[in-house]
Amino acid sequence: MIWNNMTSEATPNPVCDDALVGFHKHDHKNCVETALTTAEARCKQEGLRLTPVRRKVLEMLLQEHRALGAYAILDALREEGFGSQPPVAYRALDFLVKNGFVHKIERLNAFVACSHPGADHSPAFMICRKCDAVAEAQSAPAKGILGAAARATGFEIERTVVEAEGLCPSCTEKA
Amino acid sequence: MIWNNMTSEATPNPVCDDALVGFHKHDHKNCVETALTTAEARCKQEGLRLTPVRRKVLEMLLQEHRALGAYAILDALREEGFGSQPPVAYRALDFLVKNGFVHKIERLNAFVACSHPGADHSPAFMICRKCDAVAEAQSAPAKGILGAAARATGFEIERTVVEAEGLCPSCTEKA
DNA sequence: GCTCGCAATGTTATACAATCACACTGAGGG
DNA sequence: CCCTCAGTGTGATTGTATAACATTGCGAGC
Repeated sequence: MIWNNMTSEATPNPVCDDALVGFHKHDHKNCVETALTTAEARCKQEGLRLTPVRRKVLEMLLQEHRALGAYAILDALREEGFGSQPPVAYRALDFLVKNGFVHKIERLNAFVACSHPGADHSPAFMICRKCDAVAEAQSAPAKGILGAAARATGFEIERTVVEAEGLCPSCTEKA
Repeated sequence: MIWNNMTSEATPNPVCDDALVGFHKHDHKNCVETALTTAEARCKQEGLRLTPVRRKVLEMLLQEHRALGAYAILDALREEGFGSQPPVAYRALDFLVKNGFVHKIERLNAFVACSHPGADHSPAFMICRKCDAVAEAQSAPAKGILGAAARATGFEIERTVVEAEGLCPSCTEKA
């Protein structure tokens, strides 16, 4: 039911290695811990401060393994005794997004933990319109027709949002 | 080919100023009227109802020639004597988006008139992070690496959001 | 004509998303 | 020791979007 990490050949080093996590069991606890440890190491290495709030938000997103809205995150922070006003969540999310630990899904106004942290990548997402599952893949939009258009006109691409909406395998079956 | 319009938020009263557009001069009044006529024709042909509210919203987006937020549109509707509550604007926008007259820019939570109405296309956008100008181009995301990932996992792509963020030529020069 | 059904509109209220402004704290660095 | 500054806590506000329900207007069919 939870179809949260639809990995594929196109996604080489995902946090949760098992394909189609939602369909099969996997050692989720372990995958969360690994990701957290990795994040801590990277922060230490790069002089970033993975403070309690930030760590908690990252942990939650890894744990849930799906896209969460800012206010869902905020609710959880409140229950953990952190500040309960929107800026608390947004500041943590800003940090995590800026440093590549988390991605924002523009289409859902929601956030999801990165599946290939550390890798320098421009992510693409597949979003199921029925169950809201989100899977991360890679993209190379600047190489296609869009890149050609940008070069032709002098537009400098810095970042791209690529989000595909459709039906996940699980929801396709049901239909 | 692609760079149909690069409009700028800095133009409160849009006259298709080619200093700002920079790439493509055109007769804006004429282009608005043509687009409206075309839209009306298409609606008639397909049995769609381009009602006064919907027509007004489309006209406004064509006129402004840039991305507008829902509430900016709502304000304008109010001044024209239409209903002034959010659903009025959102319903009209839903209709226009669903039928391809208008696109939503997810990154900006804003709406822009389609540059190639009628054409069956999956649009891509270039958004200047400095002046919020938006240009529409074509994309073919399902053909690249993302399409491969989708096929590999059984994901059925129905729609794609492709939005590039960066600097438009005009803002690049200034920097 | 009537009324049933249906699409569109109007309206109230509310949920969710994001930012502003300002105060406070606590860990370095001079 | 004091200062700075990043991070955090808090209240308030603005912007975006939808739920729920009442109303209107119009065509299909009796």
